[in-house]
Amino acid sequence: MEELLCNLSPEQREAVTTTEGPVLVVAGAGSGKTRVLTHRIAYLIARGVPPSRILAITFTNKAAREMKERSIALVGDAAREVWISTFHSFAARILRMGGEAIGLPQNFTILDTDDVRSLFRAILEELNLDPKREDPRRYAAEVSRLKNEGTSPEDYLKRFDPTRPWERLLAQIYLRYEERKAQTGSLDFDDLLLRAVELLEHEAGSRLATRFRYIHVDEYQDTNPMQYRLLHALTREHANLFVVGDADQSIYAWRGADPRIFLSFVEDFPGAKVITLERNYRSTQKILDAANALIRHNPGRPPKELWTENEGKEPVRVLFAGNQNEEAEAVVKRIDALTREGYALGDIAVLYRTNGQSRVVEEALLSAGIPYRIVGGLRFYERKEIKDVLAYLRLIANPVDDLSFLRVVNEPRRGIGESTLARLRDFADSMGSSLFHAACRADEADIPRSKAKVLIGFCTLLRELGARSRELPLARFVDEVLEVTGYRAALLALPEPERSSRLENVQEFLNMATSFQALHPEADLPAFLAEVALLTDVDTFEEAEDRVTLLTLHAAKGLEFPVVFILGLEEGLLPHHLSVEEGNVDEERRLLYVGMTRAKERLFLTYAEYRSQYGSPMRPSRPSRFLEEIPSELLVVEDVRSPWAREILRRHRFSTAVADERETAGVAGLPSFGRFGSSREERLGKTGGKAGPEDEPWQPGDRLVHAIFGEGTVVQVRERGDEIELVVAFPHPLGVRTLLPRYAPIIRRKGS
DNA sequence: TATGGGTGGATTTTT
DNA sequence: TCCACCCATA
Repeated sequence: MEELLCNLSPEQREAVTTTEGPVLVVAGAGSGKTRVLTHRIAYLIARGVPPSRILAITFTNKAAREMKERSIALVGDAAREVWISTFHSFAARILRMGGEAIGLPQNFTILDTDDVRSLFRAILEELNLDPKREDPRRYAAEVSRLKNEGTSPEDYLKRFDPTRPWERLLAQIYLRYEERKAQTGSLDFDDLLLRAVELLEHEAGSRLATRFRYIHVDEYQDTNPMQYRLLHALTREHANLFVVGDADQSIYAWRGADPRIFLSFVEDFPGAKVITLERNYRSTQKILDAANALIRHNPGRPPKELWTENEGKEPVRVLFAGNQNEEAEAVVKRIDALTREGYALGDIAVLYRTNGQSRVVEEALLSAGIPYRIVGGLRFYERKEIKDVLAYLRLIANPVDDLSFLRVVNEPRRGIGESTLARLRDFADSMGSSLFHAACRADEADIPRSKAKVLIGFCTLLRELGARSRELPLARFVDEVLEVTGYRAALLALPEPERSSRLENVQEFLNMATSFQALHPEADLPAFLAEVALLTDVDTFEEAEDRVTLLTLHAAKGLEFPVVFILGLEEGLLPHHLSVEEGNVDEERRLLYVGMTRAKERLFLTYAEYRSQYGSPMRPSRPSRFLEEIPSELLVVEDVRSPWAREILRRHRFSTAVADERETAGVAGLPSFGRFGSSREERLGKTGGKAGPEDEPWQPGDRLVHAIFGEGTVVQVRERGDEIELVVAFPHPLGVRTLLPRYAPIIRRKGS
């Protein structure tokens, strides 16, 4: 026991040993909260608490896995019996155990975001609405909001305002959506929580509901109201609720996390003990100073200052690039230098606000031959081939899952097209059965004989597979599905780039099945499917590989890296303009704070003077307000702009103070960029090829330099309305581009 | 019913 | 720039 506690700080120790009653640990970034959680679990077990009565909720499956491993390392195999999972996995698990009590099938399908979208789409079509004009996602979001605030379709039907057509429609759609899910035995993410609460309330006092005597929640600041209700349902008979969180790291308000839940813990759970951890064991003081300075700008937060004894040598650096390509190149150059200093590629992370920003970085890394891996973007299970395989498995486990049926009935091609499916749909409706069962009796339907034969064949095939699923080990079974359905053969027939990549992904899926089985030997197909449905990309991320990691700021939560680059510190990007419009700048600030506090030794922030979103047009941007909020003496600015970019900048009359005075450093120079794009008129008036002493009309043959493309020759001058367009030839591989001299970042070459 | 090309459209963050 | 979806065509 002493051994367990001896390398904890006094505050950590107190958190670990306060086992009874509600406890709130306000844990700053890097203050060892995972350590506290694992030690507490170990401590409880050492004190004789049965592991199966301990529950720990984490934010990601990966965090759960890590916590489990670390607990096992501390107390041995007993920790295997502890329940450690995310809210959603926990909910799925208890629903599979006891869902019958509230009328759920044991083999329910879990719908992911994509499934939900297509379901809403289908409903809109049924109601003869154009899914193009009525964005299905909007309804999905709205319905999700209603569900999270606990409004059932029936509630809403009573409550909505019938004079508002939109609400009327929403009520109708919501109802239908719930019906369709009930019919197809499926649950969406919200349902998992909702139904779990229902189950626990229904079964109040039962073994399930009273099973957990010690409950832990990590990242409590990102808890949403339904998760909160779930916690209440679990703590009816005791208040041993131990939560860890940091209001400064709350970055999921947009997804329904309610910051008040965190802030009012002490009132919600009377007698709660509050322990604050401010000592940081991760970053250098230089990094913490910058992060502290930034977050101090958030109003209404309880003051908290991270500190460490690790002073650190390297300052936080700001790389100031001409455009996003230069930004990416500067990052790659740094990475190269860092590896020569002895850093491994796996030590380095590149963080950004939006997934789209990864592309330029990828290209730069690729051409420098530096291996990388992307977390997020297209998640593993969102890939087509994985979804296909999953749909087969889901349909086998749950034949009434029409969505999965539709996905695979003609994948690979079986000649079942739109019109056959419409007839099948009618037939199913007339019998009130699922598509699958209708397909099994397709010969009785108004369907051409040849098609009916195919459908019945498909049905027989899946039934046989259903029987096999109970005989074969999981991975072998998945393999058989691929074989028997002809899916693998179809992949093999694909043209080359797709062929190998898809086969690789399918192979990876098989590996996942194998390792899942090794971990849970008793698990059946539904258990595996539940696991996979709740897996995210971060969960499959392994540090072991020596590659640079690319990920969004959101995905970086809970991770740490010796070296961190954060890209695009520009107004409109970080803070993102949509958040600014909604008045959520504080959350963006927290997002950056989270990113900065991931860094252990080195932190780079980058800013590009011009950025193009989706190819066209290059737009100037202002440095993020966040850069100005960090005192200049805490930052060293380095100008990494190309000579072109600098020259253009000078022409555009923007200060080059930063460039010339980088020895004295500081962001002091940056605010002078404030007028950059500050008003449209100003930009139009003062920038572009029209202004300047050589304000003569453009002519073919003129030479110019473009901030991104470099030197080019004007081949044609066109007028379009009152706008002048230049057709400019750039060297291979850029080719001919059309530019608007009024906006394009170009300058004319002398002597043209 | 399958395929290809063209078009229009959209791009924050994700359990 | 890329992607999803639509439509015309085989």
